[in-house]
Parts: sequence; structure tokens; C-alpha cells
Amino acid sequence: MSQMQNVERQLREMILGLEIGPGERLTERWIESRFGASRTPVRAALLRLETEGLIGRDGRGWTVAPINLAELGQIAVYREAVEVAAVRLTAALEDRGGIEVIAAMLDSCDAETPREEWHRVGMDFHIELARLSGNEFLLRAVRDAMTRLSRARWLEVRDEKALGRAWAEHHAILVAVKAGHADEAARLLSAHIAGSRGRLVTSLHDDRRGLRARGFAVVAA
Amino acid sequence: MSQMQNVERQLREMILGLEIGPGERLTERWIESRFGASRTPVRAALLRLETEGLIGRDGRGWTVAPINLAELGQIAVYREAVEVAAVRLTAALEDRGGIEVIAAMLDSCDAETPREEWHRVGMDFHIELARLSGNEFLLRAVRDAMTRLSRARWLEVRDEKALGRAWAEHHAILVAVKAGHADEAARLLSAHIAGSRGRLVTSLHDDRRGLRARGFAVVAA
DNA sequence: GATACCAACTTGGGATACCAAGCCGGTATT
DNA sequence: AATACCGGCTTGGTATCCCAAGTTGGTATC
Repeated sequence: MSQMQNVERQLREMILGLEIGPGERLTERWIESRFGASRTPVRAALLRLETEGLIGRDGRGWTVAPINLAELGQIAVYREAVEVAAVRLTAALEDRGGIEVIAAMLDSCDAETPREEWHRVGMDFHIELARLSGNEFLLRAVRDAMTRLSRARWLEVRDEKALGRAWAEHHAILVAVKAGHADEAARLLSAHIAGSRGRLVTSLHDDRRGLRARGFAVVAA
Repeated sequence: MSQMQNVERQLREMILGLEIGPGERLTERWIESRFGASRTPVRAALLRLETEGLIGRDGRGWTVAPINLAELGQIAVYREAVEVAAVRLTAALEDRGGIEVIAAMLDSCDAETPREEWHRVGMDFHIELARLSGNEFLLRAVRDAMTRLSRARWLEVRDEKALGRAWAEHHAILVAVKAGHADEAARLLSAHIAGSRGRLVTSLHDDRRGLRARGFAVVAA
């Protein structure tokens, strides 16, 4: 694999994995030495990550995007629009065979599953559901939204009850889609996203002091 | 302004203005000499334009994105999802003062207005309407969709009657939004987008022979 | 002690040199 | 004449160098 994609992938994982904290400064020279690449692939990676919203410019210089509570709310509205559209499309398709695969993915998580896996599957559920619609743009939009939400979801204080509720909602959505009940699927999905947004923003808002203590920049709503 | 943004802007305008045809090959060296910049800003511009979908990689090398009829249909579905969501948000806002500005923008076009201006205003209508929602992500999505549609709309064979109909629909949507009638605005906007998609795809499909004769790559649906 | 000023360093933007891979044309062989 | 092979050229990928601007730390002056 080329250095370019390598740097981009590794840097993205460090940011999404909070190994580099929200709000932290990045210098091209540091990345260069950290990954053993030269500045050209480093700059290519930075440009890409900028369009993903994971990093931004801080005057002269680069900064890891802070956790922005107002932005999280806006993303939820955006998600709802595109995910509901995707699920309505899917419910109207003849071939909805991919649903079983998604259900199996959900069921692969149990009490022994590590937190990371729950986190990843919780995002992939929405991405794969959007993929079934066959619309590349809706898929891209959902993937982009989930990427931007990823760090916040990682920081969210989630209890097992909330996680179980989320999984039940996921399953209910799949059942409705499989049955071709577009309106019900849309309603369930909207409620799921709205609930998710509420819990997410509330959790981070309540804990923003703790987050700042960890050196994470948090922009209030 | 920095060379980087300069090259990006000029190259984007050349592509959107069809000065460089869909499907045409691009070499970094040609861009370099054409704009008097070195390869560093050229590559930055190419990376950005790639994420906008205006150019793509062709194995080793860059290519201006072809006109893709299947993609146009998918974009229409995507547009409808985000634009309807935006207009529903706007209709529910207290402050809908920006509507008059948009209406004035529409009214600035008359029989003497050059085609370019109609083209630009026809896109800006949708972008500015989305901006009123206050949601950055919906705005970005609409802007992105309109950018990807721009060349196709430019190639579309539009008669004055169709243009007049589109303007009337634009005005009707504004009236509904201003009155706070979210459902009606959503219905009108959906119909407008669906009709627009139909005319666009039909027009390009019928004329694809002529487009290919002009050296434009056209991917059939 | 406070402050104004200056030098050295850091940093991103840009330019250029080099490399490996692939494409293309020509040539030699059958 | 057809084809297989080979060498040069083009191209994107990478590394490195230079530059202007901004920051910082120290020092001299009041």
C-alpha cells in the first residue's frame, strides 16, 4: 500500500481512537517523523482528513477537530434525513436479502464482546442498512455522519441497559424493513436517531468537565 | 490568495464550464504549466476536486468525471432527502426573513439575462434555501449535489417554457415555506426535484450521441 | 521590575529533484 | 509481414530544499 493511504489510515485511526485528543495541535513535521513518511503524503492525508471533518485549520497550522455539541445535534438531523430516505428506498425494493446479514452482525455481539466491537457494530449497522438502498450518495452521507459521530459515541457514557435498548431498536427496524413496512421503519428509525442524539448530547454535556480535564476540547452547544 | 486555492478554483471552473470535457485525461504537468504553479498546489487541488467528485483516478492518472446518467438519478434521490429535510426545518423556524432575498434573486432573471446567470441562479436557489435551515450539513449536502449536477444541467437542452415552469415552482415553494406550510412545501419541492430529474435524464439520454460527438464521455444509466 | 525590541526558530506553502512503473514506438527475429 | 522484445519517455509518488510569516524567548533599556 502506498505511503499516502497508509499515513491517512493510521492518522485517522489515531484521531478516531482518541490517541490524539480533540483540539490537539498537529504539525506536519511531527506526523512526518511519527509515520516515517515525507511531507508530501502527509499533506495529502491532512487534506483528506480535513474534508472528513476530523481535522481543521487553526489559522496557520492544523488542529484535531474538537467535540462540538452543536454540531452533534445538526448531524443527527442530517442523519435522520438520509437514513430515513435510505430505509424507505430499501423497504420498496424487491431484493432485501442483505437484511439477514445485518441481523447476524448485530447478534454477533454478546456479553463477552469487547467494547470496541460494540462500538464498531453500532456504527456499521447504520452504514450497512444504508448500503442496502443501493444509493451511493445516501450511503456516503451516512458513512460520513457516522465517522463524525464516532469519537463522541466513544466518549459517551453508556450503560448496558441503553445498549440493549439500542440493539432492540435496531432489530425492530430490520423487521419492519424486511416486511416492507416503509412508514413504520421510518418512524422507528427516526425515534432511534432522536433518542440516540438526546442521550449522546446529554451524556457529553454532563461530562464536559471531565472531558476537558482529559485535555479534550469540547465546544458547548 | 494562495496558489493552492487559486489552482483549485480555476480548475474547478474549467471543469464545470466544460472547458475541459467529461472523461478527459488530466496530467499534473499540464495543470502545472497551464496555471504557472508547481506540483504541490496542483496536487492539493486535485485531491480536493477528487472529493468533490469532479475528477477521479483512472488507474495511474487523473480523469475528469464523465457524465453518469445513473449517478444523476441517485443524486436526485439524495437531493430530495436533504432538501426536503431542510425546507421542513426552515418552515418550522420563527425567523424566515431570508426568503425575500431568495425571491428577489429569482426575480432578477428576465428575458435579457444571459444563460449563465439563469444557470447559476437555478442552483443558488436550492443552496440558499437550504442555508436558511441553519443546518450546516444539509447545506453542505445540497451544495455538493448541485455541484455534481452542474455540468449536466448545463448540457441539458432546456426550452424557455420549462425554465418558466421551474421558476414558477421555485416561487410556489417559497410561498409555502414563508407561510410555514411544511407539508405543502415538502410536496412541492419533491415534485419539483422529481420533474427536474426526469427532464434532465431524458434530455441527456436523448442527446447522448451528440454529447459523445463533442468528445464528452457519457455513462448510460 | 516592567516593557519594548530583536534574533533565532518553528511552521506551513511552494518548488524542484529523483524514482519506479507503465506505455509506446521501433527493431530484430521468425 | 507478423510478432516478440527492448529501450526511452511520460507520469504519478516521494523526498528534500527554500521561503515568508509568525511565534517565542531573551535582552537591553527605562
